[in-house]
Amino acid sequence: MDSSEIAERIWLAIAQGRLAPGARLKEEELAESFEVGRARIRSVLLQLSREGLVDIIPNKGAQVAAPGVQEARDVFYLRSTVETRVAAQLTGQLTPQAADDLRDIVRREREAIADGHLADVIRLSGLFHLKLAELTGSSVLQSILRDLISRSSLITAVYRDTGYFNCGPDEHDAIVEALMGGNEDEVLRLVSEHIEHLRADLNLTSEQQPVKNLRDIFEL
Amino acid sequence: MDSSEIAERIWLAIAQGRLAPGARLKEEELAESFEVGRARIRSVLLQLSREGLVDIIPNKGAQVAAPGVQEARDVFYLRSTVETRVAAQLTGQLTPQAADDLRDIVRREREAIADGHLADVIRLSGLFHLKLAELTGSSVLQSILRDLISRSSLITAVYRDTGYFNCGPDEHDAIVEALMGGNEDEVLRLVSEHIEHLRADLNLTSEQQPVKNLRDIFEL
DNA sequence: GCTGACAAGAATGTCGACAGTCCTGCGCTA
DNA sequence: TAGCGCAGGACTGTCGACATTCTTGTCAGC
Repeated sequence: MDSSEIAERIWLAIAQGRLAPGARLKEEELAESFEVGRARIRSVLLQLSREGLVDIIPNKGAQVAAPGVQEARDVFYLRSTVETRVAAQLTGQLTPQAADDLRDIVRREREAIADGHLADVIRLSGLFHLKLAELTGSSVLQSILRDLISRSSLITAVYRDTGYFNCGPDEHDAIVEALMGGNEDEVLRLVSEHIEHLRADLNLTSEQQPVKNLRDIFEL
Repeated sequence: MDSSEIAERIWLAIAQGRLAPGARLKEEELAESFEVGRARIRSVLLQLSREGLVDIIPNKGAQVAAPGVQEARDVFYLRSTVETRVAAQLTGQLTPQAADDLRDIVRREREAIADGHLADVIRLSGLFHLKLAELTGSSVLQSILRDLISRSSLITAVYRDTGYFNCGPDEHDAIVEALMGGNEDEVLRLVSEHIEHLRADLNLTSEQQPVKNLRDIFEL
């Protein structure tokens, strides 16, 4: 099995709540589950820790990260500043091809919502934002935003209040059209409001601290 | 040799310009130089890539990152937003112990400047900012800022225009005192100006694209 | 009953070797 | 001579095994 697929499945397990924050991720157990060596698991865990999804404690192992409410607020604050920076650089700079790519992501988002594929919704929403960062060509913005969006996915999975994600695709579409339109003030306003809506959909009033253990979670 | 020491020495080599951007970092060569197995080098390189100091290209290896001028600007823009967030959270919240720790770092900065230890100056300056993030207790802010500061170190090493770092310690001291004073507006102003000064000391007018190769760089 | 040291177990950290992949350069062909 | 294909080499990716470290449970001593 490919490394990226392993990372994907672990991410999925976290996003769907099958792996709760605090759950221990033992290398050997994961290696058995996916029928690969520990080395590959190791690199996957390092990658996930880079994205803030798992915490690695030296000589103690990895566990699913448990973001607190203050961290959740920080993440969305930072996303707002980073993504306005991204949007500012892209305003009026989008090629028709790039715009179509973005619209395609939004279309798939709508499908995922219609089909009730929650994990896909979270992932595609993240992909949209990540694609914007990619289009700037700035590896810094890409790297930082990938980190922030991964954390957002985990936070969304943990603190999600309701099941609706209706504002996502519409606002994404609006952002694409505004970028094409070239009015920077409007773009920045839409982006800020969109991030704010994402944050507002979460229940950040009380800490979530569940702990599950790991076994038979990966149906293989 | 300890993993962190290896990372430290590679960082030092980059910061001092002995390893120029674009230089290839072959695992086996590094493993021989430091007299350790490749596995340890591998994890060190992953860590450095997490901090944006090296780029890892699958099946091709690692090389020292080569930040462009636009990326340099992005880094300082992001630092400004992240660090004002940090400062806002800390205003009036610093314990006397924490303040003393910060002042101690500034003192060591002044020593390093007096002794002409350029790498120490860069590192201690970064440490000051990182310590502030640590004091917030937010792992997100810490993680993002560590990334940004590592990149800043590399950028400073590459784009440094003059040799003077005089504004650093004085402004750091001023920030500590303002944090203790509790006037948030003043704190935010000082932090913004400080980051702006850091950026202004760089020559971000033309790209730097030197390439050196790696051998006999680590005197062992 | 409580504290401390010690030993057993478990999990991570590290190593050496092999497998897989990409690039390079040579040689063949038109 | 220019272009294509192939083989060789170099390097990364992966694996299994061993070393190290941390935790946990037990037991003697007070």
